[in-house]
Amino acid sequence: MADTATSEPPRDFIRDIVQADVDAGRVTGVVTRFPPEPNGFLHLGHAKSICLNFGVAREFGGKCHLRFDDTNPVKEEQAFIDAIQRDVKWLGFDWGDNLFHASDYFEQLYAWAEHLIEGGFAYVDDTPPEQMRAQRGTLTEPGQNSPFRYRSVEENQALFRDMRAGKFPNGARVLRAKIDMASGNMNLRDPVLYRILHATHPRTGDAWCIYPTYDFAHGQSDAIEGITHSVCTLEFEDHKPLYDWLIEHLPVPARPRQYEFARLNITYTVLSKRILTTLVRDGHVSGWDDPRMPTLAGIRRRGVPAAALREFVGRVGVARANSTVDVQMFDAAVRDTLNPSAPRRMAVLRPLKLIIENYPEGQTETLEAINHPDVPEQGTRPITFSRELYVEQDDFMENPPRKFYRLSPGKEVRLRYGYYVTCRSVEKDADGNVVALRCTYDPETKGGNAPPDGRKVQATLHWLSAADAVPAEIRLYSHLFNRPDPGADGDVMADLAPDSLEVLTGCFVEPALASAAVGEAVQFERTGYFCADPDGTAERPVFNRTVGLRDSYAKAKG
RNA sequence: UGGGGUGUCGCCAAGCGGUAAGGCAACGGAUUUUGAUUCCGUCAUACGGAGGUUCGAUCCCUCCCACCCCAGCCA
Repeated sequence: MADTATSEPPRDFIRDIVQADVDAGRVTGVVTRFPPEPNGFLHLGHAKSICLNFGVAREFGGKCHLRFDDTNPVKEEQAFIDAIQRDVKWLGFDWGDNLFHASDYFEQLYAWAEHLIEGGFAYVDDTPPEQMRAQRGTLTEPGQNSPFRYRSVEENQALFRDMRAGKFPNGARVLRAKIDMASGNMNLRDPVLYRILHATHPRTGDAWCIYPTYDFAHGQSDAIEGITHSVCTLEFEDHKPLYDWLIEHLPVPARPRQYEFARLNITYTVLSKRILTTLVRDGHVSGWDDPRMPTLAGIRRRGVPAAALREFVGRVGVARANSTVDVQMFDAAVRDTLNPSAPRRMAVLRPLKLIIENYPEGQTETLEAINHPDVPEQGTRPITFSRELYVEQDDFMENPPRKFYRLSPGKEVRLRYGYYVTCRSVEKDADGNVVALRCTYDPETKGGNAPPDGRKVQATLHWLSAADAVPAEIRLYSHLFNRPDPGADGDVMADLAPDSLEVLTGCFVEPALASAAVGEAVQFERTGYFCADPDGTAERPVFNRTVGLRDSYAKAKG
């Protein structure tokens, strides 16, 4: 069987684990979760996690919760909560009624903190942050016990309640788990469970001034929701002993298990929320949805369909080895999903006037263009042919090299769906720039068909009737960073590509494109996949280049 | 000189003791009114290294090397 990667169900070690648990009856139903922190927009890395978590749930007939890990109000915003939901839906996943927030559990979490205190497993520490860091030891030296580690249960209870009551300023005290200051695992050196944060939470408002840390919220939230497989990225592996310790020391309703996979890295791309936030904040891009951004919002605006993202994620796979995927793999997935369905149209990005000397002035005729070469059901559309046309500047060379198949003085080419034309002479301006091509056409080649004498032509060009073409702006995007490993030398911003956005203003497109729906993919023949941008209007549409076509000529040329 | 991970083709990634899937890229060639698509074909005697166990090891053992993560009251 020559099954493709897309037709066979994805297989990876996570799915193997889930399958084994199901087969062994260890779980009765599969429940996963996607737990974003609402402090930024979702990006390609999140797409991998979303596809994994929702994908596993779907494949095993289980469910996947969308849970906001909103434990740090100083960084989180409602706007991000909204954007994240929009993006997950767009990617094609549905959490149904299973929308949760760690903040939904604040009261329960608080009660469990008291439970730990009662059992002598947690204590309130007055040590200032800097000193606590010094006491934590180093990677090779054990830490020191805090002098507050031996407080009585009663004192801890009173202090913790006072913390909740808002009697202390930020940073004055924290609640810590009493584990082992000498552990080789730094996360077990009496980790902080609660800190004082006098901040307004997007959901709980000012109800709280103490907030649980990630470690104290995540595993318990998983337990509360009955998550069976808590899948996260590799950097949380060190946290698993703490995750398990808390689960074991608390009367939680379930026993979730954590599994880790390697996060996604892509060449010429940065997938760090911190850096993406900086790009937006400092105006290096137009916003979170700038088409150059690796955010789902940016990618969507650029014209990439959700299906392409899913395809890409599926091709990348899931494993535990750190890796960096070639960005070309992403482009390939986009082309592969767009090619079978995107309607073909013609657009001239950098126009060059072409005048057909033997075509009657004022005459015009309607030709038929095929909408998709492989999908006849997409039908045809009428296009207007006339004496004055526009062709692409790149399609003409006055002194062409050997392998240049396109137009040059004396050369004949086919105008797609039109006629064969031969370049007879060139018009130049005072500076010697070619401003127009004077050609003749062969009436016997209508529709682009070969003439009776069987003459062959080396190239077929796209074109537009000058009088009918609609002016448009076309935006070409390239990698935001100019090296495959941005930041490898220390300063990521120094690797920002200065020319990642190229705005073409003198472009022309087919009249039909003036009403193209925003975001809907079309292929501009011979140049790439594009989609209308919301910035455009019917009079002056704006198009984004989603991805170019593969170009073996450009490659051979170097 | 701590703890936890990972090392299979240029980039991802299968493989779970029986003699190296697949995708991307690359390179040939066919078809082509997109130098696109499609289509054929080529592309790891080899699995970080060295030993060992075994009839047989990428898969088991030992040692070594390289790289990644951890010293936030971030997640």
